[in-house]
Parts: sequence; C-alpha cells; structure tokens
Amino acid sequence: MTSNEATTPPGARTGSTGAADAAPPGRPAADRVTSRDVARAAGVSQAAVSLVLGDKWRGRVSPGKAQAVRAAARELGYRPNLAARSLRTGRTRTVLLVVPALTTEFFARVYTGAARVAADHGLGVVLYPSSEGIGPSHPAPATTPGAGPVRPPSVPDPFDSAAATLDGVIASSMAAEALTALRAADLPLVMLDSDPDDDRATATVNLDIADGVRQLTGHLTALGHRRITHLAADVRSWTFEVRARAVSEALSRVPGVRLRRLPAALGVDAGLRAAHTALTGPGPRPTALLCDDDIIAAGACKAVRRLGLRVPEDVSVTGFDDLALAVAVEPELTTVRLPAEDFGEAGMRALMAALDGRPDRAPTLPVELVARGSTAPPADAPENAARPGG
Amino acid sequence: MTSNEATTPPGARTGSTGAADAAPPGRPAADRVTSRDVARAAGVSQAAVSLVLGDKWRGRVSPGKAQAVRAAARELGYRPNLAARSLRTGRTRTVLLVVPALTTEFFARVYTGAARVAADHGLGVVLYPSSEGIGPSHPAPATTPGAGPVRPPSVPDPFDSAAATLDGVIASSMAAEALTALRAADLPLVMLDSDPDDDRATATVNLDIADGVRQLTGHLTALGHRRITHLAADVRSWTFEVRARAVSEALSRVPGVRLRRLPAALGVDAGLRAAHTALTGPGPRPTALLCDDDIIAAGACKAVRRLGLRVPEDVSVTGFDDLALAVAVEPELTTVRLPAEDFGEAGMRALMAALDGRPDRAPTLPVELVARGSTAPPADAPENAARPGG
DNA sequence: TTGTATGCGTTATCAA
DNA sequence: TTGATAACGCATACAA
Repeated sequence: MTSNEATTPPGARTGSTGAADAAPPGRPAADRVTSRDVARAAGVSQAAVSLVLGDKWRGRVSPGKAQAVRAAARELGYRPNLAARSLRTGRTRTVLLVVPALTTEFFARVYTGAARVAADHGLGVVLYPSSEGIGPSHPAPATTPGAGPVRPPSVPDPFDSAAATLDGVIASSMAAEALTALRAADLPLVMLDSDPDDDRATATVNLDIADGVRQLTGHLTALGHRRITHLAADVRSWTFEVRARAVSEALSRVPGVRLRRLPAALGVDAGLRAAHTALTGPGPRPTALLCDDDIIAAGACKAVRRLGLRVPEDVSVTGFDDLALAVAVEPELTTVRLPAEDFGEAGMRALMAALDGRPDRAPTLPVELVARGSTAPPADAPENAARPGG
Repeated sequence: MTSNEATTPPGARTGSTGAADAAPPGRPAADRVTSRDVARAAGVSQAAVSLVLGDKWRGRVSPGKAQAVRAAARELGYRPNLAARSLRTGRTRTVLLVVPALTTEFFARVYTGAARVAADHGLGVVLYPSSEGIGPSHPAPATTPGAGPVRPPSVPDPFDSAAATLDGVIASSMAAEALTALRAADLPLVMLDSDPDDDRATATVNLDIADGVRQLTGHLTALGHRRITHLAADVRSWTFEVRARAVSEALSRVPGVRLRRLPAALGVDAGLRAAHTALTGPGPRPTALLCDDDIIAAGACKAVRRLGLRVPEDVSVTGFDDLALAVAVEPELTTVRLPAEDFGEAGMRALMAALDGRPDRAPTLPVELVARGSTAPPADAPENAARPGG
C-alpha cells in the first residue's frame, strides 16, 4: 500500500538557471538568498537579521544596523525559507479551508472573506476542494474563464514567500498583468488558457478556443444568420482576445455577413444591457447574438424577451463554456463545451514534465459545440424571407 | 510597512491535550512522533527509518528490520514532518493552482483533473483563488452549500501528513462523514454551516438557516399559499436537515397548510423531475414549490412550464442561496441570500481565537429573504377563490 | 547592544 | 548492512 510508483527520476531538475559551481548534495535550485547572505551583506550577524525582519529588535539591535539589514534584504530580494521557519517554530501561519468540490460561487466568497481576515493577521489560506461532501452529482458541465483589470491584491501573494513551499505553479486564464507576480518566484510556471507566445511561461496548455468559435459561427451561418453581433467580454485576457479574432476571421470568409461587436462585462446584468443596445441600435436588427460566455448569454436572452421578442424565433443566442446555467435557462443555450478536467490534467502533466526536466509538447485540447434550443434559423432566412420578393 | 501587528501572544496554545512535562522553548503541540521515536521503537537507527519509509532500502537494510520499522511507524502513527523534509530536500511535492476568484464551476473541475493526476504522482495541489484575474464584477451573489454521500477520496487527504504545514482547519458545509478525516489530524477545527453540537469541532459558526426558512414560509403563507411542497435536497448534511425541520415546524403553526416533501438531488435536472412528480401527483396540485437551493428551483420552474403552467401565476417557486443563477432565469427567483463573505470572516476569526487559546462565542449570522418574480399569490388565494362559495 | 551556539526533523554521506 | 553525523535555514536563549 506504500506509494513508491512516484519516485522522481534521479538527476532531474537539470536545466534552467546555471547552478552554482559545486552544488551540495540535495540542494534544489530554488531560493538562494538566506538570512546569512543578508547578514553578510549588511555586516551583521545572522541572528540580527532574524530579529530585525521579525520586527523584534526593539532594544537589541542598533537602528543603524537595522536599516542596513532591511536594505540588504530588499536589495538581495531575500525571502525567508518557510520550511525552515516552520520547522523551527512549529507553526506555519497557514490555514486550510476545506470546501465541497463543485459547489463554488458560494465558497469562492467564503474564501474571499476568510482570506481577507487571515491576511490582516499575517496568515495564508489554502483551498482544498474536497471530493467528499459533494452530492450524487449529475454529468456536470464545464464553466468559464474570466480575468480582468488589475486591482490591488487583497490577499498576500503566495509567491511572495510561500514559494518555498511550492515546486511549481499552474495558472489558468489569468489576466496578463497578474502573471508577472508569478514569474517573480522563478518557479516552473505552466499557463492554462493563455497566450502560447508568452515567454514568462515554462509551458502553455490551451483549449482550442478558436475552433470552438468557428464551430459556433459555422452553426449560425449554416442556419442562415447574416447579421450577427458579438457580445464580447470586456476583459483583457488572452482567451477573450482569441475569441474576438476568431469571430472576425471566420465570419469574414462568409459572404454577406454583417458582424458587429459590443463589449459586455461578465455578468447577467451586463449581458442584458449590452444585448439591449445591440437590439435597439440603428439599422436592421441582428438575428443572432454570439456571446463570450453563458452568463452574458443568459442576460442576452432576458433582453430579447423584454423587447417583446422570442428566443430563438426572432433572435438566436449562443453562449460559451456550457455551465450548469446553460441548461437552467429556457430555452437551453447553444454553447461550446470545454473539457475542463482534461484541461487540468494536461496542465499538471506539463508541470510535471517541467519539474522532471523533460520537454513537453504543449497540447491544445479540442472543444465541442453543443447545439440546443437558443438557436434556430432567422425569420428572414434564405429559405423563407430572403428569396426574391420575400 | 512590515507587518508586526500579528505577533502571536506568547504562551498561547495552552489548552488541549496535556503537554509533555518540560517543553522546550519554541515547541508546538502538534505532531510528536518523530523518525527517532520510530527508530527507538523498532530498535534501529534513525537513518534506517528514513530509508525504509522512503522505500529505498533495497540492499541497505535487512528485511526483518524493515518490517519492524514499518510496524513501529504504523503503531505509533508516525507521520513525517513535512517542514523538515522540505527543508532538507528543497522540494515540497506540492503544486499551486492559481485560478481567478469567483469564476468557479470550471475551475473546480480543472482542480479535480489536476489533483487526480498529481495524486497519482504523489503530489498535492493547493488552490489559490486570486483576486486578480476577475472581471469588473457586479454586486455578486452568494451560493449553495452542498455535501453528500461518502465516496473513496480520489485525492490524498491533506490531513494525512500535510497537517504539518497547517495550523488549523476550517471546514464548510461538509457531510458529517467527511469530518472524521479532519479530526484525525487533531488540528484546531472550525466547522461552518454544520451541527453546532458536533463535538469534533473546536468551534462552530453558522448561518441562521432556520430563520431563512421561516422568512420563506412566512412570505409564502402571507401570499396565501396553503398547499406547499418542499423539494428537499437529497443530501445528508446538517444544513439540509435543518431546512427540513424548519419548514415543518414553521408550517405546522399555520392552520390549513398541507405540506408535502419530495427528495431531489442537487441539479437542474433532478429539480425538474422532482417538481414534475410534485405537480402531477394525486390530490390537488401544490401552489408553491419550496426548493432547497436555487439550482433545484431553476429545474422546478422548467417543470412548471413544461406542464403548460406559469410561474408564478399557477405555481410559485422559491430557491435558496441567491446564486447568480437566481437572476439569470425568468422569472427571477425569490430566494434567501446568504452572507457568504461575513461567514468566511467569522469562521476565520473563530479559528484564530482557537489558535490563540481564546474562547470564542460561536456566532450565528443572519440571512435575508429576497423576494422576486417567482412568487405571487396563488390562483385560489383567500382573496379570490377561498371565500365561502368561491 | 552584539555575537555565538543550539536545535527543530529529515535526508544523505560517510566510516565502521 | 549498519550507525553516527553533518547540513538544510531559521529563531532564540545565552554569553560577551
């Protein structure tokens, strides 16, 4: 019953930054700046460093030296080794939050609250979605990425110093700006659903978002739609930029198509407002609303009905992600299903490959159109209205 | 800018299991069994223990002694100190998964896939919902608890040995069975949304679920509903048991009420099926469907319409949690809003109190009815149909 | 005020 | 095969 199948290949962890000359036996290539380094640089003892940085040097270290220590620490980018600290103190200042897996919006907010208070007290919080504690479970859908404008992080970056507890990082669908923080820890970093050309990543794993978009536009144009408005998520991340590009490219190849684009924040309400604008704007009304995710699509459906129109008879609506939401609304949403679990697995495999120094072919996973009730031929489709004299 | 407000009160961490006589300075009361203890018990050297347990004793330890070591380790409940190991090896066999906060169903599944593969390789995964990477964000709703039948955990318990990295645990809305695993680590354990009488918890923090139910039933009966069916979540956890009890109690005090109860799995589809059964069963049709969460309620609404009936004119439907879903469907759901963030904060405060050896008054947080479009007076309400001769 | 020394529990290197 | 023993990086009690 002992697990030994996971013995790490010896001699792994080669590559990367040139290691110091004669490396002691079991030395990793991670953090290299120790409190002793800081002490040397500041011309003080290692103990003094510990005292100053622990903020308990009240009357035990001269102010001048304290300053020097602080400066040296900042200069060298010193980050305490958490393993050593916790070995010594017996505490970790880290707390685990266990939540039932898959029931999430709620727990995300629980986490937020907990993490905020914890941060105020210098504690970190780690989420553990337990697979126990979830219901009998139905087939279970996939959901949306979402990334956005940078705002001051309210919880401490785990990369800041907890990096010592980590071998690597997987980051999914993050806003580009958020990634620089990750890079700082110089840990192996696998990016999911992100720009494959971003050189901050050790490896990248992606979904074939562009193909999903093509399936969607193909579905719509095959149905006969020619006036299509793209309700584009108002978020600056790769995943949404790709969608916009793919929509434009795919539809530019279909003659007679009129494509418009409207930004929409993530959310039911924002989707409703954007759709309202799209449907009441000047010129002939669009016959299809292509939405960047299911939530926006749900809002769009509400807007259609509020205008006294019907989905899909008057206006077709498509989503993206195939959330539980997609089948909760009526009509059910035509959308694109994302292979979330496979995606996670691929990300982990890529990280482990990086950890072992193995090269990895960054895979791109296929996605699948799910046609449901929210799409239909337009009222003025070629078959009925578009013929001469229709 | 240095954080020192969080200096832990000296002499904290008193209470609990009687500490060994003369405790060395900075010694925590956590794990006490070291590899040396095992070595002594097995009559071997400490190094031998490390080799045997690391499964690399190929030709370096005699089979007999290896057996003895294994036995002693099991006997004493030995769990390696992760801090020490990682200090020595420089690796942690732990990986961080960063996800945008609040966008969740998807990432829960990403996590599942990643954690599964990681587990196969002896790695742990820790979730970090980054507050960067989420969109502009709207008011943001709360969501549902959910817990259920035990099934073999597919990922390793962090409590098994990672406990050395933790000071405490907060567990939210977990199925009762899942909690025994937590207890094993003998860490301070705060339970959220769980049975306050459960003595496995160091402290308990709860939402006033019962009051939420009372607000709901009050709303319904004030509207004139007398035939109410409770679509009860088919999940054995405290939070749902309380709802069932509260529904019964509250409605038993209103004369003329006919209450029925039907189990429903968590999920849109299950809600639909249960509602269908409720609406087509023998006897007069219920005029209101009181659902244990918003998802079930969404399914119930679909069932109502499929029977050619209208929400809320023919059948009122209520949810619970106030998810994003609640306003995505039409009509929007009357539901109960849960103060998720406050809840998380309270949980963390309780844990910190426990950590400091402070007693804590386990708070119960109020919840709030949100009346929306899915409820209305019944067609046979006292005002129109229930009067004599009506 | 300062520096020195010890130990946290492991793993890994050596001599025996 | 085995048993000492030396780090790993930090916090702290103690001696200067």
